[in-house]
Formats: sequence, structure tokens, C-alpha cells
Amino acid sequence: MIDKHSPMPIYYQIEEAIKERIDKGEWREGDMIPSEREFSEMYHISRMTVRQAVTNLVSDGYLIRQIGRGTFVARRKIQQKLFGLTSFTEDMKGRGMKPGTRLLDFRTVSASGPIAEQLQIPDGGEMYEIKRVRSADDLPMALEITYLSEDLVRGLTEEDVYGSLYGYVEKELGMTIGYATQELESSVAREAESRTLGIAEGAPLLLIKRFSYLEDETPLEIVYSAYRGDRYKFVVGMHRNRTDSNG
Amino acid sequence: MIDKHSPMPIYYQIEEAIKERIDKGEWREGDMIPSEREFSEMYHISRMTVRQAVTNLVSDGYLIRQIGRGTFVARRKIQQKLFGLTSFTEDMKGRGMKPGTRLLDFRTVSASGPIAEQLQIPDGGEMYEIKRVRSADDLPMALEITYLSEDLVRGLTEEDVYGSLYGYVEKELGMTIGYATQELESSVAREAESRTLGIAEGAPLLLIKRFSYLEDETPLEIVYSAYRGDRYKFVVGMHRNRTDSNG
DNA sequence: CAGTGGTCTAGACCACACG
DNA sequence: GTGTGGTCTAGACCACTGC
Repeated sequence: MIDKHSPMPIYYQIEEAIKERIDKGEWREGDMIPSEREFSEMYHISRMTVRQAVTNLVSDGYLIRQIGRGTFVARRKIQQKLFGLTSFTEDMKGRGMKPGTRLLDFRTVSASGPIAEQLQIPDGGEMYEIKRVRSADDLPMALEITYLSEDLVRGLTEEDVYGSLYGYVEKELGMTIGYATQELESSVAREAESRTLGIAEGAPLLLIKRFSYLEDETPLEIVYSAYRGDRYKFVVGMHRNRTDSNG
Repeated sequence: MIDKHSPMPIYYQIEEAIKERIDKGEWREGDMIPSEREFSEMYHISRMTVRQAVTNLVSDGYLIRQIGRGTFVARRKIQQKLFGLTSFTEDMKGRGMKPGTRLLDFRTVSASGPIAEQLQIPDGGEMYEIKRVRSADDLPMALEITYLSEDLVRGLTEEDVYGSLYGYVEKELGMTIGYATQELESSVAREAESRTLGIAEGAPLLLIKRFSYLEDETPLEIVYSAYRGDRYKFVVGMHRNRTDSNG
């Protein structure tokens, strides 16, 4: 089960093995899994290596550690996904809906102002501007305008933006997305939005502004979205920081 | 600087030392901090202990590791707080506003239905129901209804709910809050809400439903809030999961 | 090349939970 | 007392970066 000579790190192999047992239902929610020392003996590896695997799964929400008692399969594992940053495409698939895209506009424009600044594009640089209507199960769900530095994702084509931009950046360009900050506010649809989304004027809209960054903090994209208030709920899991109550 | 015989773990002391240097500006955004081996020699501790400190600070957003290059102070450290779950009181303070509370109702009611189920209160159990208007700089910001199991926070009084419930639970009861899931949706104010919040009927509202859990997954509270759309933006930082693109 | 973080070992002692 | 996770050691080899 564990290959010590695989290029895959041992701790990663253990993570996958544990997740598989949980997914298969071999270990159920609330069950105690083998102790770190048992894993260590089972696979003939050091306990610190086991701990690295378990620590990762704890922070991913799969496991719960309890001092003096043991390590347990987390309840509510459905909620694991809530903690991770996802693209529209991944979000909709996670909700069991079919994502779709209608491209309204795809162009490069010269960068300037706060958008250029946020994307760290120097004066005179170009950026992609992509306007899309995102749909779920063939009904309009959101209106999206995305900005990316042309320099960072040079060679982006219209075909690339019909699916997940995150998927493209990660799989085609081999970049690693780190995190995003998102601002959400409530608004009402004006004429233009109501027409594009097929809702009444004055109907509720959820506005989301997203700044995405790569792992090394390079700004990747800015996205302005307007989601239909009658079809979309934003769902997020948040952990309590160890340091919040102090500082 | 490091006391090996302190009851505080060494890795924690190192974390604090590093954070202090960052907060003081001794190490600035983008600066490389000493290598793990340097820390190890500096403090006469093993490198694995240093790594534990650095790993924690990386996941808290203070540091960035780069293979073969070094460890750097993260940019945008203002955004660190965005990733942590906060109470209303902490949230407003973080925005530089003065939080306030007007208590509309405080009572215990017999638990039943989906709320009792979510809070894991057995048939016949009681729960607190707390209705509050939360204000920022003395202007109404949100209408909140909170439910807690009476059994879990027995002895809660009216005075306890004028400030941060999270603070009370953590500091007075000594519990550790783990995480929460939150659902956000856009809506418009009806008559009752518009009167309580001092806004027009039909004005945008941001509705937030929150389920909080302790570290061991015990359900702590349910909160339904309605925030004024003209005064409040929900801000959140989200990390990309290692596993999102695969599974 | 030297230096960095990434992984891993084979132990150790501690505080805690439980019977 | 036994078993658990929490912390810590003093090394080791690897892949990667940058000069």
C-alpha cells in the first residue's frame, strides 16, 4: 500500500490511503482511526511522518485529533469543500448543477488605474478583459467581468475561457493558485443586469469582488460578479484563528 | 529570548518572536527571514521545531516559503484577519468602528424542529433565543437572532450578550471555537426589518446564516443575521485547497 | 557550487483521558 | 497503568535556486 521508493512523499501516500478508507465508508464519521504509533508500525515508517499526514488531513477537515483519546473521522465531511477557494465551474459542479458560459466580450485593453495597480501591471501594459454570463443548468446565474495581466497568462484564447479559468491556469500553465480575498455585498438589479440575467429590475443581486493570488502572492485576477439573488447562496466555511482572541 | 524550560512550547515562543519582529517592522513585507538552520543554531534547538513554528505562521498567512530560495514575510499582512472566523464585535473593531448592541429579546424556549436538531438538543431540551440589533458607530448595522443550547452554555445572562458571545464562550467558559459554516444571500428589506434598521422598504439586505462549532465539532450556535446592504460588505479570504483540482 | 526548504528517521519525555 | 496525541532531538538525504 505504501511505496517507500515512490517519488510521491510517504506522508502524501498515507493521506490518500486514509481518505480512501473514509470515502469507501470503511471508517465512518466519528470513528477512531488507528493511532499514530499503529500507523507507524503498520507501514514501517517513523511516527513523525505519520503525524505530517494526519496534520494535513486535520487542517483539511477530514480528521479531528483529541488529546489523550485518539484521532477521529470528522463529522459533516460534506462541508470540507466549503473551506476551499473554487472557480465558478467547480462551485456549480459541487452543487450538482451543470455549469455553462456565454462569452459576451473577450479583448485586451491597456491597463491603467486601480485595476492595473492591483494586477501589478506597469504603465503601458496590457490586460485581458473577459465578460461572461455564467449559467447553471442552462439558466443564467451570474454576470462576470474578469481582468488578468496579459503578461502573466500570455496566449489566453477565447476557447480557454469557456470553462474554468482556475483549471486552465493550474493545468495548462502549471501555476499554483494560493488564495483569494472576496468582498460580498447586497444590491438590486438595474436595467442592464436585469436584462442579461433575466430577472426583474429591483430584484436582489449578490455582488462579489474577487482578487486571486498565486502561491507566491503574484496577483492573478480580478473578478467582478453579480449573482442572481433568487438562485445563488454563497457558502463558506471559516476556521477560528488561534490568535484572534489575543490580538 | 527562548526559554526551553517554559511551559510554553518552544515552537510557540518562536512564532511569537517572529511575529513580533514583523509587527515591529524589523522584518518587512517581502524580506527574507533567517533560514530554518540559522534559527536552529541561534536558539540551540532542532530544525524540526523551527519548522513547526514556521509552518504555523505560513498557514496563518504571515510567511511564504519558497523552495530553494528561503522564507519571506508575506505581503498584504493586513489581509491575515480576513481568513479567521470572527464575532460581530471583533469584525467591527477590525474595521475601526465601535460595536454596540441593543437587546430586543432574551429568553429560553423549548427546542424543536431543525434548529434543535442542528444544535443536537434532545426532545424536551431548552435553548436560548437572543434577538439583538447590532450597531456600528451607534448606527444600526444588523438584526441578529441567535440560538444556543441551554445545556452547553448554562447560566448565560443578559449582561453576557451585550458584547462578543465568542469572547464569552472562549474566555469565561474556556471552550475552544473551531469553525463555522456561513451562507450568504441577497435580499430586500420588508416592513419589519426596514423599521428596525432604519432603512427603506425594498432596500438591499445581506442575509447571513451561521452555524458555529467547537473544536470537537459540538454545535455551538445558530445565528440568523440581516445586514444593511448600504453599510456592510462581507469580506473573506479563502485558500486554494491542495485537493480541489484532483478530487 | 553552497544554501534553501522538503522529507524522513528512531528514538525520547510530557500531559491527558480512561478504566 | 496503558494508550493517546503534543513536543522535541540530532541527525540524514533530496530537489531546487541562484551565483
